[in-house]
This record gives sequence, C-alpha cells and structure tokens, in this order.
Amino acid sequence: MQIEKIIEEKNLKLTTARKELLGIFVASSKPLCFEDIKSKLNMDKATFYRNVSKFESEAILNSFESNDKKRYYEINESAHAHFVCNRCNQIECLKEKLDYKLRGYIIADVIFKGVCKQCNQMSL
Amino acid sequence: MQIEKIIEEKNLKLTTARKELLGIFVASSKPLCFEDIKSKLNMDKATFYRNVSKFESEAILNSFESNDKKRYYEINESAHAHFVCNRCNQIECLKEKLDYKLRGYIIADVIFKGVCKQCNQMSL
DNA sequence: CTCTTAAATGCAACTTAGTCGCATTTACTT
DNA sequence: AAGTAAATGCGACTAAGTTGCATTTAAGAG
Ligand SMILES: [Mn+2]
Ligand SMILES: [Mn+2]
Ligand SMILES: [Zn+2]
Ligand SMILES: [Zn+2]
Repeated sequence: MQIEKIIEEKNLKLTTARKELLGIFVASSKPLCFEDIKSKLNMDKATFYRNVSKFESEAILNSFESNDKKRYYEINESAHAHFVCNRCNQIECLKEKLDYKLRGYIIADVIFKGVCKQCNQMSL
Repeated sequence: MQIEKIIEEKNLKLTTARKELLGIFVASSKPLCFEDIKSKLNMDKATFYRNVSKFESEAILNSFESNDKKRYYEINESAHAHFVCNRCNQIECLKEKLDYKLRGYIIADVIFKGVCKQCNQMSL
C-alpha cells in the first residue's frame, strides 16, 4: 500500500488517523473539504485540520478556498486549474495543464469561477 | 455626483450609508473587504453586508473570496482577472482582459494564486 | 519485548467573518 | 405633513477553523 510509503517518506509518524485521511484523498477525484468527509472520518476535526496542514506543508496535499468559505484539499500531483460554479458550488478539476505566464509572478493555481456545464444547461 | 445616479438608476433608496459605501468603492483601485474599511465606515457591519449584497445583486459590485476567508468587493465594470498572493495575501487587479474560453461553461472570473512580484523579489 | 519520550489525538473552549430577528429610524409617496 | 415600506443598529447567533491541555500512541533504544 503506497499510502503508508507517502507518509513515511516525509518522516511523519504513521498514525491510524493519517492513513485513513490520506486514503480518502488518494481515492478522491476531486478536492474535498472537512464537511465533505466528516461523516466517514473516525477522528476529531482538530485532528483533520492539523493533519491536512501538515500534509500541505510536506507538499502531499495542496488546498484552496472556494466560494463557500470552505477550504478544499487534494493530492498534490499534476498542476491543473479548477472551475468553481457560482450556482451549485461544485468544484471541477480541469484537464488543462497550467501554462499561464505572468512576468514576475509565480502562478501556483488558477481558479475559474462562473457557471458550470450542468447549471448552464438547466437555465436554457 | 454620479454615485447618487448609480444608486437611483437601480431604484434603490438613496440612504447616507449607501452613498458613503459606494463612494469608497468608486474611489478604490482594488477590491475591498469589510475589514479593510470598517474604521472609515459610519455604519454597522450588518448594514455593510446587506448593502454590498444588494449592490451585487444589482450588478453594481462583484465579489470573490480570497485566500484569507474574507469576501472582497469591487465596482463591476471591466471584466478582469485577479492575482492573489499566497504569501502576503495582497490582491491585484490584472490589466489583461478575460478572453479565456471553456466549452459549455460561463467564465465570470479568473483568479490566479501564487507569489506576487514583491514577495517573489524578496525571496531572491 | 519493555521502557522512554516526543509527537499525535480528543475534547472543550475559543476566534472570526458573516447572518438574522427585531425594535427603531429614515427615505420616498401622496 | 402623514403614512408606509424599506433600511438601519444592535445584540444574539452560526459555522469554519484554531488552540490549550490532559491523555494516548508510535517509534526507537536498550
Ligand atoms: Mn484538482
Ligand atoms: Mn479587480
Ligand atoms: Zn453549477
Ligand atoms: Zn505577495
């Protein structure tokens, strides 16, 4: 199981909470917030937040804030942009690689906001 | 004074709070959150939030959430992207027009996140 | 395998941006 | 000037996330 390897490679203690948490993120195809998974979690929210923060500082996860005042976390692998729908608040990972350039800036993330395909079609 | 005209054109009551608030946004060159201007404001925060919400639903303002769990508002005129610095949390309005396309989606806003020019230079 | 210890956890209290209900005030209408 | 609906101020509340502290647990040494 590679989850344990990821944790150990960063010299983090291999706790049950960390295995459970990282397993959920590895299995997910989209960014998740605490709210999304709290019913599945066997840990306190303080433990969730302390661990996602640690994972982020070790570059295992990355995160961003959406439109709904919640912070979303996902496995940090291929850099890609996200689309956040202002109507349904759904978040989609976009396939396109980030190749945006701005002279003098480092671009770590691109977030498009607007109306997603589904909400767009519903309004026709 | 055009501030009063903007408010009246939308058939909103011309209150002193609205004139004060809209005056601040018209004079600003960047998006503002409640925190940014509360010391200047002669109104309760409930009045601030109720009015920016109303201004937004009337398309006088638009808003987005930054990295710091705060919502930022600005005058809704030219569509442009924003850069949010993950280090200093500063928000910049980018000059470039939004001409991004995603089939099936409506893009209302683009937010780049990363490291701004200033923070980037400091780390050299 | 047992002992030691630093790190991780659970819990409750706290912080903070924003919201809401309600009594009072104010802008517009006639 | 009077009537009325909308706007305001205030205090209580909500919800995401944080923090302090007592307890538990993982990892390493012997
Ligand atoms: Mn993603
Ligand atoms: Mn702007
Ligand atoms: Zn949608
Ligand atoms: Zn910066």
